[in-house]
Amino acid sequence: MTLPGYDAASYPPFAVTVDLVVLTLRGDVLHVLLVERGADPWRGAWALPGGFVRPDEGLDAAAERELSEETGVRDVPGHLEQLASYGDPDRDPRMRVVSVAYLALAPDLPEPHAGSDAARAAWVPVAHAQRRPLAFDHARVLSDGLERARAKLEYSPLAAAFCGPEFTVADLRRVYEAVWGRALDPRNFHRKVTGVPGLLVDTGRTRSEGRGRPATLYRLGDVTTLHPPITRD
Amino acid sequence: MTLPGYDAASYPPFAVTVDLVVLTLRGDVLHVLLVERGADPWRGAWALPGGFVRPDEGLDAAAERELSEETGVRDVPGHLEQLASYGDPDRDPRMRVVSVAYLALAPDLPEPHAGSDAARAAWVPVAHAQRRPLAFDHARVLSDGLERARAKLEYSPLAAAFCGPEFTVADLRRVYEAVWGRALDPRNFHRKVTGVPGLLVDTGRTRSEGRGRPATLYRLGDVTTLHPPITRD
DNA sequence: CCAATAGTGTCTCTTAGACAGTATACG
DNA sequence: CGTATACTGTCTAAGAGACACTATTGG
Repeated sequence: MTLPGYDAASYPPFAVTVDLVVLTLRGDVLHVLLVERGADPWRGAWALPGGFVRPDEGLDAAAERELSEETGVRDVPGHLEQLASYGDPDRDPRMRVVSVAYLALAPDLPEPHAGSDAARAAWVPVAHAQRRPLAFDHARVLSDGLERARAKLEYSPLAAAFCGPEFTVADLRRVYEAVWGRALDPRNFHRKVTGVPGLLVDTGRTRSEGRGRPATLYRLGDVTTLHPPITRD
Repeated sequence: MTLPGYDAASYPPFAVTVDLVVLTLRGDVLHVLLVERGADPWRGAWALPGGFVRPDEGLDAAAERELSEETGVRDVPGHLEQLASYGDPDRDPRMRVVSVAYLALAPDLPEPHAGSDAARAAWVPVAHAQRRPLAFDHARVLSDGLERARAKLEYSPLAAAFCGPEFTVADLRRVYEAVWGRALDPRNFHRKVTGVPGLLVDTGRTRSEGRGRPATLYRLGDVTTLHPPITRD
């Protein structure tokens, strides 16, 4: 970055926003949080939640704040990471906006309440969301977020972000199945996931789903990378 | 993104820049393009090249323009992709700056010439660059860029971006060795890389390095993902 | 008992790494 | 000839997918 004699007045200002791809699992179906826009442009269209970065706030902090505001949950559990930035000159007709998109993965959360600027907010099944026209370039952002999530399940312990602090192997498998959109062999999955050193910590307790043998409850270990990975192919 | 009644005057303006991690191979050693800052802040410190995004220019276009300007080469061959964005409120003491970092991989390029705003510009061995204090948060950006490059060599045909349009298997291997920082078995590498369907297109010609059997010259095929991958472990 | 889910064992196929061996150049 | 590099073959170990089998619950 060079910044020689930068004259702020010589450039029109940029607005910087954060947009969120918030994914969760509801009834074994992958959902994304969308808001219905209450103002132009794109009034009435569905959009990813987001908002302006405040003057004294870092990008990650802005994303955390928006996540909390839009879900209505303080200290949202799960995972939050930067996805990419989108800054086509004409992506917003009003002014030059650069949006820094974030990907959030969370366990099942309560129904969202619409914010001041949104007509509605709702958890929408991802397959459904991808068939709607979304505001701005949000269809692209959503695609990028989904692809990131799918890829990272292979080599990171991110699937656990969709679960509570304690979970069973079957819980984890349902996450993989929902995100990847295909069934996995429960037996091979069990062997693979329990075979990753450091991934799962046995709590010593079990949980019964009503029918069948109760499953061991695990907590997430402290690994950051899965060796060997859980592959998609 | 919500943008209710946005009053541009109610927020101080953000500046948006692109910063570049430009990697190349020079004599089998991985180098990064750095500039010596000619103005405060960080006058005299080394920094990643970059500059302001212009009002009517997209982020990718700004990165391409800066890459061309800073290397002194029109239509730089190789690969350019967005890396991440960095926007801590105090990363630049003069004003609020959000930097969108890009990763560029290029074949060996001529010595750069300092721009108007930089005292010097030079290709610096990566190991050396990582030991220097870099301006702003550029040490972090450089690390992130290197890690991205290392990871993407595993499953993408990106190594060819470091080579010319035609290259030998040994050329490719030297890229992997330089980026990963470790020696690879030439025989196993050869079998692996020629075994990826669609990756290499035999030109029918060979190139002799002076000693030893001449190597087959290949062009890059049209695959985007390596199946199976070239793993690091 | 049966049905359902949890978890283990076993087989086959593919791939990774080690490394012997062959091919073709230069001096 | 030797040496250096390109390329191929072969062995072994480990992981992936298919799927039989055992374990433990509720009804």
